[in-house]
Amino acid sequence: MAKNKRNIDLKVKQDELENTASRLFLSLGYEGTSMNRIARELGVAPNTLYWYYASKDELLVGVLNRQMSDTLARLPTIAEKPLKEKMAWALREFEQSRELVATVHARLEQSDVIREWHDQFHRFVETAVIHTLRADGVARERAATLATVGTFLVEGLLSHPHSPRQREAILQWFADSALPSQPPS
Amino acid sequence: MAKNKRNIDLKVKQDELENTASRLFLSLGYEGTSMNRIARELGVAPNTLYWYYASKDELLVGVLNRQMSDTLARLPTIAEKPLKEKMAWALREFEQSRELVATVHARLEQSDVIREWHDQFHRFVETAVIHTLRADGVARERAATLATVGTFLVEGLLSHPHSPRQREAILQWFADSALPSQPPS
DNA sequence: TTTGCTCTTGAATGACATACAAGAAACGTG
DNA sequence: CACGTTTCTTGTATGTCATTCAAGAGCAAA
Repeated sequence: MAKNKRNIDLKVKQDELENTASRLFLSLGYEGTSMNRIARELGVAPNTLYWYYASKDELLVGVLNRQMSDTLARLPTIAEKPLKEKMAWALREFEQSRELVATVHARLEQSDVIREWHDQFHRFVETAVIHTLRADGVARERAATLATVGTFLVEGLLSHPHSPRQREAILQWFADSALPSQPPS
Repeated sequence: MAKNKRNIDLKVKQDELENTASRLFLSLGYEGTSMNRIARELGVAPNTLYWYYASKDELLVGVLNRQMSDTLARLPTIAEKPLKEKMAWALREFEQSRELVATVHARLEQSDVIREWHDQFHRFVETAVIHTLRADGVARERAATLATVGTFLVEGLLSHPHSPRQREAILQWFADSALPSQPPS
């Protein structure tokens, strides 16, 4: 009863799988989405997924990478904006994935694949943020510290409910403390 | 085959359950610890646990409350220390529970009991930190923002591996930015 | 002794991630 | 075109998990 073969190639099929998985992960959460459910949605047998991904965690990594590259594509949009707006943008960017962020952190200790992805992700973000800060004239050591702090603030805001006023206050305070000589945005 | 009755009362038994659960949660993680395993360790049938707790999440809440009250008992120790040391203390205090912190965040959306505990926890911490800051002469609005930021930094440090130098740098930077007029500790 | 409460249990249930081996379709080579 | 190999898909099974249910055992009060 196997159907399509070489006419659709691997990448295209993975795209399809990851799109569906992504949609379900975002709406039902990672734990709330069973492999069975994803397969049903796709009209395939549950174990078919295991031909493409060794585990549910690997599928999650695929979904995360897809979202990362989407976000990266939108990055140039805010390249020239001030720090505060960059952080607000990142926050908006990851807001839909809020639940997945928590899932990644929770699975760090249980899944090597997830931990590797997470570490790589942080190295990447940290490097990028440090570059930005240094371009604004921040010293190397200080830039590294600020990059970590900025990341923690974004993650904190992502995982805790808060009002727009709180968000605004936190970002403003951070921007002021990080770049005291910067003109207001 | 039922054994002990009125001679040991509810609280004592719950103490025993939570002690064992706590030890296992901390060493194997929440997901890594099955109800079966906890029961085996206690020498009881798995479903016995459900007489004391409606669900695994409620057992986790019991464990969290226990740890919280332990921590609260140690709180006076650092009441008079400067901000930076208070944060370092909190960090040390929660370090063993690192994995549980991540678990709580991941289960927020799936478990009402956990969400309620989490919200209450944050309200409590926030209130306490704001009080401390206000005693140091920080204005109300600013104190609220700083309390949230401080919390996010502690949570960030808890859930991400880092060197002692990084920790020191982050805490120092935060303390300096939060209380610019404070004498060095 | 009977009734009822508190606690414990054995045995199930249904969901889940995943493993295994067999089969169908397409391909590459003769 | 024939045929073995590779790529994909499936039915079926496994073991683990949280949780449920109904039946008790021990104890206390009536």
